[in-house]
Amino acid sequence: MNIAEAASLTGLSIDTIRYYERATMLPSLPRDTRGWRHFDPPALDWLKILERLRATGMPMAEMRRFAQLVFDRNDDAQAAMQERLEILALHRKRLAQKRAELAACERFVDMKIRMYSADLEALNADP
Amino acid sequence: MNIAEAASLTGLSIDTIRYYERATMLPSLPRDTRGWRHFDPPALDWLKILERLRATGMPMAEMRRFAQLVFDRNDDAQAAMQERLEILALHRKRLAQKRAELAACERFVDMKIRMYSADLEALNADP
DNA sequence: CGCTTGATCTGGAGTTGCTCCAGCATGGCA
DNA sequence: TGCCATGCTGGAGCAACTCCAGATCAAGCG
Repeated sequence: MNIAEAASLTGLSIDTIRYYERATMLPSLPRDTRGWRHFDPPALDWLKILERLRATGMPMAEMRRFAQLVFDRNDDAQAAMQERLEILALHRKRLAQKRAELAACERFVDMKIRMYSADLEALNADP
Repeated sequence: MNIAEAASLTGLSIDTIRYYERATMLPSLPRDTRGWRHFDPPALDWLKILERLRATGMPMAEMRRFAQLVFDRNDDAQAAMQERLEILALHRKRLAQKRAELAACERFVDMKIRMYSADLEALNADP
């Protein structure tokens, strides 16, 4: 699978995928004779995971560290697993916080929309 | 009220507030004899609104336009109100989308945490 | 009264996380 | 054989901050 297909299947842009590779956030991608990257299903799955994490605000440094823990040979497997868990637990906290922010903002926007709609109707009635 | 207090009460940083003023996203802020900005309660409320909108992903260009519609004298009041409503409606759509993304990511992270926890226990049991 | 301290000011450089672009290589098709 | 689509790289550009140097100024201290 080429990069265009990988991009369209993951929701990441071609440039973002290349950028993530440079930033060592991807497993090593084999190249064909032309130098084109080849994406296999596991690589695609990893891209989907990254897309999800970045869309919900995980900083790149954390994603990079997470990738390291997943793909590099870590001499202390237990510590590596522990750290992966910590990163995800931290992100879960972020998600809960974001959800609260989102809910508050949704209420606020809905209220404003009702207010503005009323104002607009008043303007219409008495221009 | 000075800028430090405004920052701590709104959750924005001092630099961000100054940046927003330069970017014409704030009502005109009066200065004292030293040139220090003075924040009154309405200005503070506006900052809180901006904080909410940016925290939930409204782009700056949109926030700027929204500020224009709120603070500038618009010769067609009805059209201005209409556009404010459009901006908020667009943002509400974004919020719904973000909420869905967030929920999906939360499920994913929870699943991964359960998986990793099991893996870690296995490592502990049989090191 | 002079001096230091602390908060703010401005203009500009640096950072993150992309996004776009120029210039080049390659393989498939007419 | 020439053309076109697709990919590659290195580097510039952009959004939205964030940080910094150097200056100003009121206030408090001795």
